[in-house]
Amino acid sequence: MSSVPGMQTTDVARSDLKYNKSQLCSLCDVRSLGICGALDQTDLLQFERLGRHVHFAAKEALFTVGEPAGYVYNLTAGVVRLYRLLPDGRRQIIGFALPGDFLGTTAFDRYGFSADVIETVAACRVTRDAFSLFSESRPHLLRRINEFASRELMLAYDQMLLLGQRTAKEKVATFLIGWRDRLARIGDTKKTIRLPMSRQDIADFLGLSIETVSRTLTAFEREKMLVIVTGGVRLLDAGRAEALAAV
Amino acid sequence: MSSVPGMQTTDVARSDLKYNKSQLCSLCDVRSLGICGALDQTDLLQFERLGRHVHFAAKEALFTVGEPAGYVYNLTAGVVRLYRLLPDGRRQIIGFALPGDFLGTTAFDRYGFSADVIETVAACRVTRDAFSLFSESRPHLLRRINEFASRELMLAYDQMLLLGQRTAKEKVATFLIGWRDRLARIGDTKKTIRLPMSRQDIADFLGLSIETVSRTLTAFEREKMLVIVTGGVRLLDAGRAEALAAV
DNA sequence: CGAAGGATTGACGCTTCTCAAATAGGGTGG
DNA sequence: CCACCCTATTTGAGAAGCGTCAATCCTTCG
Repeated sequence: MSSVPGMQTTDVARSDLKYNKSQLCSLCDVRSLGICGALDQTDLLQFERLGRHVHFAAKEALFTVGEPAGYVYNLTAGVVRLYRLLPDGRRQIIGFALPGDFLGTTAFDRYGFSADVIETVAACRVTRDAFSLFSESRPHLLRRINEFASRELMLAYDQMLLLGQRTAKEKVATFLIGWRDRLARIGDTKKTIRLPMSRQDIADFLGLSIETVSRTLTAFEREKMLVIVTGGVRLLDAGRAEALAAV
Repeated sequence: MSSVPGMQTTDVARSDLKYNKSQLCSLCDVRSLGICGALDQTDLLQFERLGRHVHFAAKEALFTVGEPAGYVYNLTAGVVRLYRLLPDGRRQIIGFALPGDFLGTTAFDRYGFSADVIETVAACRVTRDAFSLFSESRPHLLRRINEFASRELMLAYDQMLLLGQRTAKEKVATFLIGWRDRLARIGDTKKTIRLPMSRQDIADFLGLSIETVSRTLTAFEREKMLVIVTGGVRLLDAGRAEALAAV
């Protein structure tokens, strides 16, 4: 295991997600996934000096909506929930962040949503000012940032379609398939889909009540579409789930 | 009125929204609202030669999801609905575009949603290639594009919060307030809120059925919050609507 | 003036929510 | 290692909000 000081190796290892063992960008496992994939060897060395590796335990906040956006984060391990609240406490989770995801980029000077930790996080943190300065002169990087923003927008539109039009069963199935595919993209291709977030998180992501999420999952289990295991589900009939999730 | 050839002046004038009377960017009414607000006098002259003024009648499509993204459009008059469909025809409207809005910008080579006309449209159309080339060397413009993308993302998050968490009454009230404020920003500050889109459009925007939208509006009318007039509503108790819409 | 499409209203039903209780799981201290 | 506690999850019963189906009304436009 890594001996990086301050790195909570046991937690992170248990999470079974990739992370940056070395603190060196050139050896970063998630580099190709993230925005840093647009950097060449020279840029990488310079970028390394801008960032600091930081860690957050479960439930800690990376940042909160409305507060001055001082940093951008490049996630290298863990899971983060991104959300907004209504004044009376109703919560809409707008997404879950995984290694390779870039958080806090905005054209404005305040964060547009809150972010807190579901599963122990390691991240490469850069001040927004330094990051702006660094990226300004690198069209390659700017283009990649743009691509990431476009992708986020497309994901947001997908989610609007889901929230506005889909039934509870479709919502849950769509969530499972989407989450499975995201895990696969970061290298987690096991047959059982890990679900580090709580049922309440899933409910707030899908615009359902926690009871409906639970009932829908047990219904899927009765129908032999999946089995619920601790910490996740195992898909038995991926085809049926994909059909329910069809765009 | 203008005598620009091909300009459907009567339709556009009836719409009561601002538009580009002159075909000259320097005289464009919505320039300050749109992306072009980032251009100085010199740039403007060059930009003028890239664009072509085009018009679309109601129900015409500007573009369709998935098709190669050949153009970007800078709306100068009219109203456009932006949407995605599920295979079985369920539709989610992801937004309405007004003069000053920029459509078709994406980091990818295909449109991420469909766009068709609610109310006769005039737009400044530029090929994506020409636009990319033009913007590449203008950091000012790039930054503004970035700001617009960020704003769109924030709007998408607002809408996710609305779709996932709000009740029918809150949805309709939030829509009315948001639409009123957008009309105000383009100079339409009359007391009655024009609603050029159909009830079905509103329903598909809010994730409701058309009947629920209709019932909710009549409920608001019974409660003396507004009066329904042809082509819009007139707010009697804006405070109450704003309270229902509170973020 | 009549036809056609959009909007409203009513009756009814179903999906989903709410409230409440039971169960399971994970962590802690003895 | 086990018992206990705390929290998350599941399950049930009942209610309600919203959707569906269908009829009527209104507006627009030929």
